[in-house]
Amino acid sequence: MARRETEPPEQETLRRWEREQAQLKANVIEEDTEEWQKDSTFAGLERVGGVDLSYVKGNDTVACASLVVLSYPELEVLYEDCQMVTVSAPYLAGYLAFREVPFLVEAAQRLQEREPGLRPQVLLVDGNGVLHHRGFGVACHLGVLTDLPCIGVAKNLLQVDGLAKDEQHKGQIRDLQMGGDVFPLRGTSGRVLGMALRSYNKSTKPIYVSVGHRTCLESAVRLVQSCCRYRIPEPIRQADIRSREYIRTHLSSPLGGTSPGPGRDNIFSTVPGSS
DNA sequence: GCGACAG
DNA sequence: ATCTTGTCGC
Repeated sequence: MARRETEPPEQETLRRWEREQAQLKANVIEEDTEEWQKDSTFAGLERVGGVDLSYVKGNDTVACASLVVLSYPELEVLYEDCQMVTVSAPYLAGYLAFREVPFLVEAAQRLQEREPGLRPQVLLVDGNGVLHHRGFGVACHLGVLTDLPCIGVAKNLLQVDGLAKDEQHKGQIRDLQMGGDVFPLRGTSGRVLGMALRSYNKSTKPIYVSVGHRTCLESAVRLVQSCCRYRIPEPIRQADIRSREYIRTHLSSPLGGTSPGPGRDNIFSTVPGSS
């Protein structure tokens, strides 16, 4: 029988992961490196990517990794890749990248082989960038490994460096009047680790944007906001929707069990039309 | 014992 | 992450 639970990591594994994070962290660039980032309208930006993993209920190891590429500024899906994967690392706050990044790197490699012309100019990642225990979240990790500009977008605040969901924080959230309003997340260290963003008018709960790689916080926030039709920026939202739908249609056994039927365990498609 | 815990 | 349907509003 296949393992349905990931093994708890040994202390030695954690130390190794921390060393790896520290090593890769030296390569992070927290500044704009692309021309389009410097333009107030992002002229020259045509493709924005989004990545996400959805998990099969009741099974800690089977998931669907998805990478989508959307046109900008239209936000139409140009490319979609869904791949069933078996994760080996457990979820641990602070070490999310070791659970998800390997499959996202593979997805990026498949894109490069199949449709190099659709390579995204920036990638929105589900999770944090430098807003992290050791300043190296999943968005930084993926950014360094792919050398793509990456932005971290978290749905919940990771409470590091003194940041907390205290009354002060709640008050700042209440003060966000409309879509586009933000407030900085300044840690005890004095450093601004990210921005809380009211992503659109109808949502009261903000999203947390932080630098992943090859971008500054200001342009990262500006780009994320320009990608929001709903609370979650469209590239990540599409990756999420498609990975969940992929699981639903591929493992729809009545009792929630995993029944790998005879079918493709991967799809990728390119949407014709806009070029 | 209590709180924290990106996905 | 996932557990989960209908319901209120535009």
